[in-house]
Amino acid sequence: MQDQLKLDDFICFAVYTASHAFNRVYKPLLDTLGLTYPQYLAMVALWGEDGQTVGGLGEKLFLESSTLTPLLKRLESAGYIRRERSREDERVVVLRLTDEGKRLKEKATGIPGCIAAASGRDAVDLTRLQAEIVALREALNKSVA
Amino acid sequence: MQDQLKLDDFICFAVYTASHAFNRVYKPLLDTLGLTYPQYLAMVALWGEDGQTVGGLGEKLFLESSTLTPLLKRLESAGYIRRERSREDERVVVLRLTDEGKRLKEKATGIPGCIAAASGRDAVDLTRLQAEIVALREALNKSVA
DNA sequence: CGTTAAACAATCGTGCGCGATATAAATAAC
DNA sequence: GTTATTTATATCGCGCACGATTGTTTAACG
Repeated sequence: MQDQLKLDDFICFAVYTASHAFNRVYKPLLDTLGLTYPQYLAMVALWGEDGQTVGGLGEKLFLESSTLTPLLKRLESAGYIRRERSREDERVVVLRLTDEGKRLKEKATGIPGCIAAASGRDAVDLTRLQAEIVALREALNKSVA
Repeated sequence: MQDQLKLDDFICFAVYTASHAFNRVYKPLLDTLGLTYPQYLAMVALWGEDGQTVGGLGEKLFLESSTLTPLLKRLESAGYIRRERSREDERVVVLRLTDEGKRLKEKATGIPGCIAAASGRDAVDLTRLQAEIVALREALNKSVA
């Protein structure tokens, strides 16, 4: 197995660099909304279901509270969400879209199409590849659990 | 096309979360070497070719000097590399493995196997998927160029 | 030559991302 | 009913990652 340490053969490196590549495609699009990529993901999750908790959002995004809390504070000070402590359970913080946060969804409708176009593949092919990468993620997550 | 904003259908989200998942698998392995994942990538590149420049390494890793310079300084203060300004061209910094840095390669030989095992796929399948993700990365990089 | 342009690395500021720890509330144990 | 444990979020420190800027060196060119 000679010198097996070739960076270009590492699937982790492919994923790592592809992730950065996505970020670079997204950046100019998201700049017009005043969002970073992780902030955009949080907004997408909230557009899908308003009133989620910090913990619930973290489970969806695979992020810790130490990452989300400051990110959500920035979204709050940008005026897109409110962070309200739940009355029933004072430990829980509920995230609610402001009117401006809801309006932002309309401005973001074109983005997925731009990304799909930049990927240079048809929708069917993207869906298949997406499912394969999710399966890879699940296998990796299972191995550390 | 109803409500097309579903996080789980975003290939970028799959890649983003898979990248984090890899990091979580790598962490305990790399902790024994005293390396972070990006530092490990830099060392792999240098194990493959010693004496690279900062700019050359950045091209391979798709990283800017603003990311690499502090990372390389940490590798230097860990005793794994030396950073030497080239005599022929004083603008260039050449990276050279120390003896300890070369020795680290042996301690890292088992890692790729561990990662492959954690991915839950055979080598052929991983190679195919890896190539697909690289193709995706190239398409994305081309679209921003 | 000398002036201008380009190349290269470093620095600075902002925003993740995580582990470890803290704090406070809710629940369980006794 | 007091104590212990668990749960939910927040704080802190470290290390990326990038864009913008700076400073130095080299190359280009009239």
